[in-house]
Amino acid sequence: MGKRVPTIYTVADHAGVSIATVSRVDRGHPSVADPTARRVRASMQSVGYRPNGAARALAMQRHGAIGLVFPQMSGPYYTGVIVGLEEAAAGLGQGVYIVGTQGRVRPEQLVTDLSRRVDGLVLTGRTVPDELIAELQRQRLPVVLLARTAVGASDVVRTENTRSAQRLTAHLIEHGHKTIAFIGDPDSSPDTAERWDGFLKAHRRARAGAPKSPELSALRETEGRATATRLLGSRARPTALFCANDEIAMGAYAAAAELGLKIPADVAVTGWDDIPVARFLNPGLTTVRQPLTEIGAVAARLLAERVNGSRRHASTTVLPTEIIIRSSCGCQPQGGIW
Amino acid sequence: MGKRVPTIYTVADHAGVSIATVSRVDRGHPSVADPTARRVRASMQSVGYRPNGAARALAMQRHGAIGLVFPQMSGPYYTGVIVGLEEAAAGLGQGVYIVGTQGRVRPEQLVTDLSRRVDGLVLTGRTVPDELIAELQRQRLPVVLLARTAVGASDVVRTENTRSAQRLTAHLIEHGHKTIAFIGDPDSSPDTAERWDGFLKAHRRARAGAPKSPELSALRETEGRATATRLLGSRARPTALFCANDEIAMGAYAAAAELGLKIPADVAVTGWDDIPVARFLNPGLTTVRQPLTEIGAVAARLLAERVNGSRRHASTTVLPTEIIIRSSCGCQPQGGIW
DNA sequence: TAGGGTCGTGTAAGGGCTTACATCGGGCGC
DNA sequence: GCGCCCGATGTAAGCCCTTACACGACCCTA
Repeated sequence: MGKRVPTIYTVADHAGVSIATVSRVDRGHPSVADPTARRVRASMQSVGYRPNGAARALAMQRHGAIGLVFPQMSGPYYTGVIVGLEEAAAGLGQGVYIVGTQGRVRPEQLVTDLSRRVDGLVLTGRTVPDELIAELQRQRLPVVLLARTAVGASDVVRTENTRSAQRLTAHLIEHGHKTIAFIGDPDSSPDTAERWDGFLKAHRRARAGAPKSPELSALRETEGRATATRLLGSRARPTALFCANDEIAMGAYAAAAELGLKIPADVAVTGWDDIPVARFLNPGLTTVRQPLTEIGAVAARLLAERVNGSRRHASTTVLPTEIIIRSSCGCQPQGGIW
Repeated sequence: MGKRVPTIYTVADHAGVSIATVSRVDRGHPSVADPTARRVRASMQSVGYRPNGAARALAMQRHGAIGLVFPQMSGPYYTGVIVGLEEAAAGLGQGVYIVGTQGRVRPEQLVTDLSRRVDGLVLTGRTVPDELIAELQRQRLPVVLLARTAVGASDVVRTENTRSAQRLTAHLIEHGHKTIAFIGDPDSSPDTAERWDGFLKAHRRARAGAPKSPELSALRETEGRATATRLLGSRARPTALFCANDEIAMGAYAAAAELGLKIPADVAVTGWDDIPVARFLNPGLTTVRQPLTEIGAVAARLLAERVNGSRRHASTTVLPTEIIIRSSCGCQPQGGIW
C-alpha cells in the first residue's frame, strides 16, 4: 500500500534524534557532531527521504526561484538569453521557472500563477500587458524587463541599437548602395524602433536618400522571406536589405536564392543578433552581435540584488553590441575588421 | 518601513471575512456568494495580495511543477523539446523548472535540489549518473528519461533510429556512393548507437563495404567541422558523410567550403534532427526529422499520469522519424518524396 | 410550527520545514 | 570540588495556505 512519503519526522524517528538535528544535517549546519550527522544521513538514505521544497520555501519565506517569461522560445535569441539566465541564477542559488506565452489562451493567467511561486520575474518583449506589470510591482514583486520599454520602476536590460544600426547602415552606404530597404517592424519592439532610427540617421548623415518607411515583417524567417521576395521581385529592387534580425535575413537568403540573385553581388544582406548559424550561411552573414547570454546573466543578477534587498532603485542596463563583418555586405570573405 | 507582505489573513481582515472564504474566492470555489466574492476581490487588489505558492503547495501536497534537466540547452534540439514540454505542461497545470548541467561544477547537487521542488523530473541524455536516477526512483519521484537508456522502472521516450538510418544509408548507396563515413560517437548516446547500427545494416543488406568504425565526433558544429576537415583532406576521401546530427552536418558544410569541395557533387552530406535551419542551408540538407516538440509533450503527459497516479507501470514510447530528402544527398533541389 | 434541506461562512487541524531559544553534559580554570 | 562556558541537541513557535467539518440562517414542506 502507498506508504506515506517520508518526512523529516520519519528520519528523526529512524535516527533517534529531533527534527531540528535532521534539518541541520540536511542544510550542512556545522554544529552537529560528526557521528550524529553520519547516523542521520544513513537514516535519510534508508527511508528514502527527499525534503519538501515547498515546506522549506514557506519556512524560509523565500522561494529560491525566479521566473522567465518569453514570447516564443523557439528562436535562437531566447535560447541564448535563457542559457545565460539559468546559469547565472544557478550560481546565485536560484532555480528558474520558464513560461512561454506564444499561442496561449490566457497568458496573463500563466504569469499571475507564476508570480506566486517565485521571488522575482523576468519579462521579455511583448509578453505581458503593462497593467499586469504594474500590478506585480504593486505587489512588490521584483521585476526585470528585457527588450522592452520601462514600466514604473522596474529594472530594464537592453542592448545598444541606434549607434550600431547607424554604423552598419553607413557601411552599406560606403559599399555604394543607394537603395537600402529596412525589413522589420519598428512598432513591434523598442529594439527594432531604435534600429530603424539608426538606419535613418546614417542616411541623413551621409546625405543619402532613405526609404520613407520600413518594410514590415515579423522577426521570423517565413515573414522575412515573403517580404524579401516581394521587394526583390519588384521593378525598383533595392540593392541592399537591412534586416531587423538574423531570422529575417535568413528568409532573405532563401528569397534571393529562389529568384536566382547572388548575395552580395546582386543584393547585399545584413542581419542582427549573430545567431550561431549566421557564420555558417553562405555567404557568411554580416550582422550585429548581441551578448545574449550576458543579457540573461545580468537579469538574474539584478533580480538577486532586489530579492536580497541590496538594491532598491530601478536601474537600466544597456549592453554593448558589436558589428560582425562577414561577406553578405559585400566585403571579402575573410572579412574586414570593424 | 518594509511592511510585511500581505497574506491571506490581511485580506480576510480587510474584507471582514474568514481566511477560508478568501481562499475559496481565490480558487474560484463556486459556493461563495457573489457580493462577498466581489468584496474579497476588492480587498485582495487593495492590499496587493499575492498568494504564496509555497504555502499552497505545502497544503495541497503537490508542487504543481515538473523539472527538466538538459545537458546543453544551446542547441536547437533541446530548444524544441523544451517548447513542447513547456506547452504541454502548462496545459496540464504544471509549471516547468529548467536546469542545465553543462559546465556546472556539481550537476548532481543541482538535480537533487531540483528534485525537492517538483512532482516529477525529465532527464535527458547523459546529464545525470545512473545511481542518482536510481536514488530518485527509490524516493518515489516520477522520472521520465529522454534520449537515454532506461534505468530501473522509469518511463522512457525515444525516437526511431535504426530503421531510418538504414533507409537513409541505403539512399546514399543508391546514389552510387562506395565510401560513406559515419561521423558521430555511438558510445555517447543510445540514439547515435542505433544510427550507427542502421548504417551498418544498410551496408550489409546492399553487400556494400562499410567502414570499420565511426569517425568520432561530439554532436557539435566545431567538432564536426574538425572531423570532416580531416576526412575530406585525406587521400582516400569518402564521397559521402553520414553525420549523426545536423550540427555536425553544418560543420561538414563549413569544412567542404573551406576545402573548395561542392556539396553534393564532390561530397554528399546528410544530417539528423531537421533543425529549423536545415532547409536554409545551401544546398538544402537531407536529414531525418525528429518530432522534437512531440517528445517534450509526451514526456509531460507521462509525468502527469504518474503524478496523479493514473498509471503505475513503466512505459517506453518510441516516436517515429521521417527522412527529409533535400539536395545535399545528390537529389534534385525540389527533392524526391521518400 | 417543527423538521429537514440548502446555502454561505467560519473553525481549526493539518501540511513539512527552519530556527531562536532553552536545556543538558562535560571539560576546564581556579 | 565548584562554577562557567561551550558545544550538541531538543523544544516549540512560526511560515501561509487548504479543506473537512461544524454551524447558523433561511426556506420548504408536511
